[in-house]
Amino acid sequence: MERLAASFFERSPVTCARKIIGATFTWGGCSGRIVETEAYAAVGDEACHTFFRPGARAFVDAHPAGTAYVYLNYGVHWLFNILVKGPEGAGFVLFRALEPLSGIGEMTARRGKSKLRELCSGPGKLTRALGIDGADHGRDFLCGPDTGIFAGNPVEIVAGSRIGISRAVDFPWRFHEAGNPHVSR
DNA sequence: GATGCGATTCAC
DNA sequence: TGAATCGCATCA
Repeated sequence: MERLAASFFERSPVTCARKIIGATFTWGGCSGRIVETEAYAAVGDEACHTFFRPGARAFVDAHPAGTAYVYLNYGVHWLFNILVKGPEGAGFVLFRALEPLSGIGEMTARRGKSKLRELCSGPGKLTRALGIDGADHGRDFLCGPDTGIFAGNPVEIVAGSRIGISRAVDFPWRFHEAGNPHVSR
């Protein structure tokens, strides 16, 4: 499989979020197909952290495309994004669901669930399954012996409204693979 | 310093 | 349907 380089993330967040569906995410001995994502734009998107958090804007300025943006929400769940940055603008791609491929044993142990469909079918679930937390904030997730994102075959993609947000609700910036049972509810 | 809120999940 | 529970921003 072909490893995605930083240049893949030097496009608009929406383009990246759509095109990364079907790719394989590898991390710490576990891997999964990316089946659901959302795009957040650093400018003009009221749902993006950069809109109301100076710290998020500073993060965008300080890091290159492909850097992990990990944060805790509701004081409970870590959410995993990849920084997108290029001539068309900056933003984030939120990973919302994976189809587990390898490291299933580790994932089931960390999740405390045995059903494949319950391991990574949500943004908080997949970070728990993969063992991603605040320590990984600011990391480079594209390069590494045990880390990377690898291109997959083209798949049929469905676009819809983003989930769980209160602003810019109508942006059709959530993408998922048509018919895949591993997407979030 | 205190308060309010959020890109969620799971149990009651 | 509500509780869990933390970081950040805002205000005093």
